[in-house]
Amino acid sequence: MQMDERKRKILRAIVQDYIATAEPIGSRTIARKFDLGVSSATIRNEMADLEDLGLIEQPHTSSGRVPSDAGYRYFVDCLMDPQTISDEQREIIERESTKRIHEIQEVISHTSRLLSELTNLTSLVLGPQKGKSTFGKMHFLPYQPGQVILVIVKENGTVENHIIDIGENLTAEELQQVAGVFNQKMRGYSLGQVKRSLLHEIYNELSRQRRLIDNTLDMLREILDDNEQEDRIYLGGTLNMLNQPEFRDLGKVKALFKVFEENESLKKLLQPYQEGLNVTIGGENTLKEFKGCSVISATYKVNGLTIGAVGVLGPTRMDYGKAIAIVDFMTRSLTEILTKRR
Amino acid sequence: MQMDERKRKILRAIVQDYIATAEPIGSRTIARKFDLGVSSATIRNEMADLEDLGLIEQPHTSSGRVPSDAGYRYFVDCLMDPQTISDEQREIIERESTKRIHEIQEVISHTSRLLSELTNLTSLVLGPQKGKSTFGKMHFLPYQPGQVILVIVKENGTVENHIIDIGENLTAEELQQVAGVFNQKMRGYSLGQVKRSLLHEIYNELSRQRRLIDNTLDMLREILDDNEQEDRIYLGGTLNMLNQPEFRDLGKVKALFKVFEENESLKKLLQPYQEGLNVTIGGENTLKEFKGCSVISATYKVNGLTIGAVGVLGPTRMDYGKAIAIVDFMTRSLTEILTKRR
DNA sequence: GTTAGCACTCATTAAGAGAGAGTGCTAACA
DNA sequence: TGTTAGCACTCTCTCTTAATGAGTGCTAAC
Repeated sequence: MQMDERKRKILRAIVQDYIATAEPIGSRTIARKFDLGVSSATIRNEMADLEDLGLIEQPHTSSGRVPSDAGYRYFVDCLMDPQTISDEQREIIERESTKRIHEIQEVISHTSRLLSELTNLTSLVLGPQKGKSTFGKMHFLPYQPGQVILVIVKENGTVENHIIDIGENLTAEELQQVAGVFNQKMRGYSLGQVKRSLLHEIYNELSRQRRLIDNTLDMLREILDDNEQEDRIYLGGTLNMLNQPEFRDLGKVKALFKVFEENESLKKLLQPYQEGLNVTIGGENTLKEFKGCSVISATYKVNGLTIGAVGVLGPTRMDYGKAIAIVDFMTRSLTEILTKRR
Repeated sequence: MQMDERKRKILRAIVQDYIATAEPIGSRTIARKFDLGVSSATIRNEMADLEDLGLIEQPHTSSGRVPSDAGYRYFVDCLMDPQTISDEQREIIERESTKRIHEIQEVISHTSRLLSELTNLTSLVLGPQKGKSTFGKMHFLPYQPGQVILVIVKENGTVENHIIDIGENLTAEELQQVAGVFNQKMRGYSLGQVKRSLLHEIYNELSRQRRLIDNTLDMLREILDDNEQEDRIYLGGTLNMLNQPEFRDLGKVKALFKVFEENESLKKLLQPYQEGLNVTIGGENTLKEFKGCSVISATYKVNGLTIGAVGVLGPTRMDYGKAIAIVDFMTRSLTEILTKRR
């Protein structure tokens, strides 16, 4: 059996109506709402075919039909009119992005909030991957007696600071000298590489200021460990999920919010992480908690290099056209901001 | 009518049972479960008295009784056995607090997590109040051409960094000189005071490096504005609320989580913010969303100075004894960590 | 003052009836 | 041969009704 033009029209009608109402839709209602020029009986026959093709399904005998995952997939791939974001939305994004924000973490959390507000979905933003970033520079600053602030600047623009014990009191010159050695050896290396080979070398060169070096190295190791594991995902608009009728069940809400607290699981959602825009529908998700959800994600770049991803999460019954348009625009905008910024 | 020993015993029984089961309890059940040496009819009479005293109430005619806010209050003030935390819990807290953590933000978020895990309630932690903290020192560090990193160290130990544009490229010496002026003028002033008087003075003294000064001052003003408004509250274990039978209703969950996103409202919960430990029960809360909740809060100190507060939030039907013991121990432990740390 | 007994109340649960939306199938029609 | 009208049937949802059970307040006896 093949898809013909009429089947496509009917499938589109079903998907659109279900996205709008969240109610299974029957042949009679389609005939009434959409002007397809055929009777409900004809539509009924076509719907039986669509069900055989696996594109729609019945929650139970004698109810209307709802799109299956495959149905949504067909809709997204073949039926959807490409949508652009509204002028109003574009304006909001542009107004927000001209704000003078320098810190990348702020840009990220900003993006996350904006995305969830515009889509009424839950937003996911994966910041610049620390593991992938290269070491830029470090500085020591005096803090308390016996302690210094270690500031680490990475080449992707992030700045971190940590306080470390040094035991003795070193002069500003001595600190600068130590930092100089680190900087000379490490600049431009990815933090992964730093970890593996250089720390030992540096250790040898600076054997005099034992305590400072020890603790700096400890801290670096810690940061590096962090970096490999923890690329925090920024979530926004998690409450929007509660407005979706598919989460009227408290058990589901609980399971969902539980997963929201697990960074690792969230990362998997943004995972299929190829260049450009991805749509993952329902069961295509690897996590069972998200079988009923879809994710629209896209990567963003700095200086031509892909460094992170943003996405929105919602029920499979989401407005794909609108969500895709917004995510797409958002990544472009983000790429632009971050590129200009450096 | 007066409270006598038997009434007290019965009230205690009602509170304890209701805390454990979340079900209204009737006279017969009390007679069966608790060995008070009198029949259910007698208990029934006493319960009528307790209701007249406003200490217990009936959800509806012919159901068991539940404690009223006043009942919990009486229980907390007069009936509760002072409880200490279990050895196991003490050990967990002590083990966690010996971890070498230097940054205060980390200590705070750590505390928050620990607190919610130990109590199975939602934890609230208010970090050192920025507005109250005094300026310690600032540093400029080179970043990109035309930009520097501004590192601000406050005397309460927090470290912040911000990137600012300077337009021209200044040498390390020049930067240091500018920072020197700021440091000399501002050290020891509360950030509130800095805002009001000193910025102008500094501006005059440093009129040469216009761009750098302008942007630093802008940034400082921004930080100061932030400081007055935003003392972020750390929340932990918000999901624990979902396990409480009083939040089986999705509407309530929505309202609750909405408030969780509003920092200002949360602050009000920790507000009655006198020295030491406070118990706020049900309607004593000012926010209507929390009429059914109680808050146990306590302040913590650094060097004898009260700088923040921690608390737990749960349904009025919570285990007050346990919660109070844990919050109390936690603030002591926190005070100790933070004092040692400096 | 305490207790047993009893009529009464109210929430909760289960079962049954009816309505409504929708289906699949058959037969008639263009 | 594709389209349509008609009809019996299915399943959910809602409303009603009845039964159950935990609990109360009151009265009278101990």
